[in-house]
Amino acid sequence: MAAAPSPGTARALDTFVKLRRAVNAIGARLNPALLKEHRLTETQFGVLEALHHKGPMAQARLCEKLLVSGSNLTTVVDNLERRSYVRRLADPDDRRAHRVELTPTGRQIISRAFPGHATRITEVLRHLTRAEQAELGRLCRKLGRAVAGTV
Amino acid sequence: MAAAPSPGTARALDTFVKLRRAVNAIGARLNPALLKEHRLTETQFGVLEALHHKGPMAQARLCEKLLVSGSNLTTVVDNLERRSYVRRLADPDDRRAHRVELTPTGRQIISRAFPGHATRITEVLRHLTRAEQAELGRLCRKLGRAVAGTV
DNA sequence: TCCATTATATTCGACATCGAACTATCCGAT
DNA sequence: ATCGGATAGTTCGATGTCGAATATAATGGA
Repeated sequence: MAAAPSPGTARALDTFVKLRRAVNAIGARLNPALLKEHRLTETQFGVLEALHHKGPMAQARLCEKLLVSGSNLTTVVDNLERRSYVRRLADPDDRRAHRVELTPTGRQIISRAFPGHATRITEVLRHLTRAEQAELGRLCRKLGRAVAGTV
Repeated sequence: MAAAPSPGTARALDTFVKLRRAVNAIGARLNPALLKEHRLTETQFGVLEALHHKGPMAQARLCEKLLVSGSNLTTVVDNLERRSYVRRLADPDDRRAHRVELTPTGRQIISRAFPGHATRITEVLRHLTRAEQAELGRLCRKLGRAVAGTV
């Protein structure tokens, strides 16, 4: 027989399961719409959105923002570049780096996709009150920072 | 010019970003350990864990529990079966269905992998107090149910 | 200057993931 | 009894995702 988990462990597991399921459920709501309406995956959207709001940046910067691996980002940027939504430019200050920037087409795509996405997120979060949203945000921020800080 | 987002939208977006980042950060902590120590992905672990705690079940049941698509589950069970961690058995009551069950090897694997995983989750969640964990769980549960309920 | 280390990006192989199309089966209504 | 719709799984193609290995370039110290 395995030892009975401590109360602290049971509580942590329970919390984690609920956190996971909530995010999965929201993703299951958001992502199909993004795919159907704009043929964009979640990560593709994330890249375009980051470039749209922060301007051109090196792939390593995008990796940090989106919390994905470098090899993954290479693939995603490849696919976006194939559709001419983004361009890779040599970085004059660092010959290792490629700066990624939106093309006019890419700018158009993200400008059209963003409002609907934001609306859907708002609809989902409307199930919580303002205060609840604020508290959820605070707890997630605290958790995220603690985890990232311990790496 | 795009219209300025309403305060409600800005709040929802902010909350959602924090939620996403927290889950990603935790996954980045948990999954590499699972992969290195037991050569298991998150979903493989989820399947083994579900079978371990609930006993054999049809793939459709696993899909519901793990919130993944049927085609995805077919792939994951294929990979687990190839390593002889699980078996597919014909369901005598429904000839369409396959019941999935752990092999002795699979039972051994999940028995060994579970404690470490639980410990890591506990360590992560320790950054929140009991009351905060309870509140986070409550909010996620509320959110998850609301979203799933609207499908 | 030269070298070890670090950082940026790519390639490769394995696996996850989805939706669409498909087969087989079940089940309820006629 | 049967027929139409729902359900269980699989297959396929596209994409995401990671880690390991690789190539190149920057950087700091001997």
